[in-house]
Amino acid sequence: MISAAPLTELKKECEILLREAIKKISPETMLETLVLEKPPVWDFGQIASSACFELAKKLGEKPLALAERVTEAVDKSKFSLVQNVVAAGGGYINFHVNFTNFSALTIDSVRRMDTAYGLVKTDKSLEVIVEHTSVNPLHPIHIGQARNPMLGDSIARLLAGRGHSVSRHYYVDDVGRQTAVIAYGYEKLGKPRPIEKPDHFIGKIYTITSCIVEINRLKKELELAKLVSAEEEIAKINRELDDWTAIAFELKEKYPELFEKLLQKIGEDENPESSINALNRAYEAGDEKARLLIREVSELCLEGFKETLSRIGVSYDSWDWESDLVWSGLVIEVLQKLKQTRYISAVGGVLEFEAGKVVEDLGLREKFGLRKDYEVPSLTLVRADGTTLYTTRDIAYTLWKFRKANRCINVIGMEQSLAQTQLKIALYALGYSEQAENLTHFAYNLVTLPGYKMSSRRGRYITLDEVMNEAVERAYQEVSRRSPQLEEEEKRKVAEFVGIGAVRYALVEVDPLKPVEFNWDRVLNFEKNSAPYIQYTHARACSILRKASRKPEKVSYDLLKAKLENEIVFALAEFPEVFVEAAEFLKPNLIADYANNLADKFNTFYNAFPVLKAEPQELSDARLALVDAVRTVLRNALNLIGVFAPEKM
RNA sequence: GGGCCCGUAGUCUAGGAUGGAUUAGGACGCUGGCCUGCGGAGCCGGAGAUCCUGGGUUCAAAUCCCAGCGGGCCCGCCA
Repeated sequence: MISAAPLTELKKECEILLREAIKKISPETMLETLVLEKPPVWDFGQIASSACFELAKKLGEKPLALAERVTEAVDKSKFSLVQNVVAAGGGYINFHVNFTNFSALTIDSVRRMDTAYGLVKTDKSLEVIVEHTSVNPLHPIHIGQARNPMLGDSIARLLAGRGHSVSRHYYVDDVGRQTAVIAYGYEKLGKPRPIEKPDHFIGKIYTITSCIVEINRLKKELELAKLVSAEEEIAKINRELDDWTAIAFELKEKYPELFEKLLQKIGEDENPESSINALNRAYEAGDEKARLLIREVSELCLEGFKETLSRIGVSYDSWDWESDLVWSGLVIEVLQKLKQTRYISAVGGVLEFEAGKVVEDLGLREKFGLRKDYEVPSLTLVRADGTTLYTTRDIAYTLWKFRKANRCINVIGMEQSLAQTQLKIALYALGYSEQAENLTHFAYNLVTLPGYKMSSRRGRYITLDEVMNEAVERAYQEVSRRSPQLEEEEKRKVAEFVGIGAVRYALVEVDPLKPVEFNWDRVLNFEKNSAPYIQYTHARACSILRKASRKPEKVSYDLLKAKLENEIVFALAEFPEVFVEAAEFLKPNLIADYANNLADKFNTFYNAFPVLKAEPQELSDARLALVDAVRTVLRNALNLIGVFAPEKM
């Protein structure tokens, strides 16, 4: 017999036993839901029910006395996966597992189902779009943004494993002032071919250009302010100017040639600010020259992203260009529809969406968990010059996505919570309440650097590439030290998946809502509670199986008597339930945590018991089967968080 | 001013939706052991915690509610 979820099988048996026993004692009592949990201590049993606490209230009896009567009423002839039932504590009913049967069920299930084990299928398969990463094509992906692809990709893997039809989308944000800035600088340089990784090259041009333009703009503003404004205003501009001047010095030091050239070329422009704005307008209008230029720059940067992302094992099914939404008329269409609602106000060409009013009219306060007096701020949809804003286009994009999917998950930092809420409110205002309900903003907290804030505009960031390179380099040193016998090429290969695995694990392991302060120790961890530790454990298990050079044929599961062996079996049986929870609640960190725990248990086992040399062979074979099952589950778990499970390292 | 998120040993972190048998689980660091077994990226042990504070709900609160404190983020014709 095999089962896709052995633990669920066990719980079912416990539930039937319990319900029948309760019925015997008190035929009238109906318990709708029966929660079965895991006792805090292994020796109490493996499954527990607190039903008697509730029941005791109804029957006016002491919980423990009731629990004792219930356990006596249990029909022991129906035991299959259960060994024993006892009343304990203040009134708990504890089930002890029959491990001869449960080990057989669990280990056989894992080994027979292999790559499918744990990935319990949903009965409501949906078309799901997971949009993640979507870093603007202006500069390399930095470590502050790197949490996004790790989480997004893991979520996509979880949902696909759950049986949903998942599509991974990257939203290319090529519309807006920032893209115009980089394109402007790129053109001023004469559209140079990058002599390095293209996104790094683009990043430099972007930072320098935006710095020069900013200083230029502030200087003009200062002139003006001196004529008309108060001293306070002038001081403020001066402070900003000082700030940018400092950055200019930094950049000039770091990239003297590029800086000089841009300074000179931009200096020839009477009014860079207005050139940039003109470029932005032209692009939105679909002007041929603007299109060619901005697409070229963006593609160049994306080329770099793709290299980075494929190195960490992240790929996409669709690259959605924001500009396409504008040019196809979809954005205008949505704007028209919004204008027909009662929630738009127009002041001198500027269009505002009155989200607060929608909340009141449609009674959405509770749905969004808003406090009683809090008024959701209005959202500007269209600038005075007629160009649209980011969230406006995102509304159109969301509706576009819902043509292809019935659930959309946006992996976006929590600093955009308000915008995402406004977007959702807009969907309600347009009558797309179903879509609004099926739209999830998967928010995660920021990664900060100790001491200062990362700023891509200011060019202050640590890139994901740097982090990966450093991790792989460190991994290489570790490999050389620990496995000197390996060939050079082999060492490089191992260093790559160990280093990358470490980075992925480190970023997916922590609860996404918690803020993370970046430090190298976090991602360069090769010891316990890290991907390398789990990878090592997997390789160790593989090594035993390799050395055995036989399949476990004469298996006697009743010989797996040690508590540790039972604990491992139980942990294997839990995997499907952990997976379901992780997939339903979008918590990839549960998988990371689970894999680490299983690895811990396995290493303890490894140290305590021989496998190959165990006697008799029935025991050896049973342990071999256990090792094989652990190997399988570790691999399946690692796959879900995008970490490679090596057979050797 | 208003809103959102976070606050657990020196450091990092689990648990929190569904309050219970908890004595708050783990890692790093510190510290004492284990190289004759199948990979030491390992194993076993020790010390180390006002679960931010104060109220409330409850027979029972790290968990739920309220107020406050600390850190971060947002409230833009930026994205």
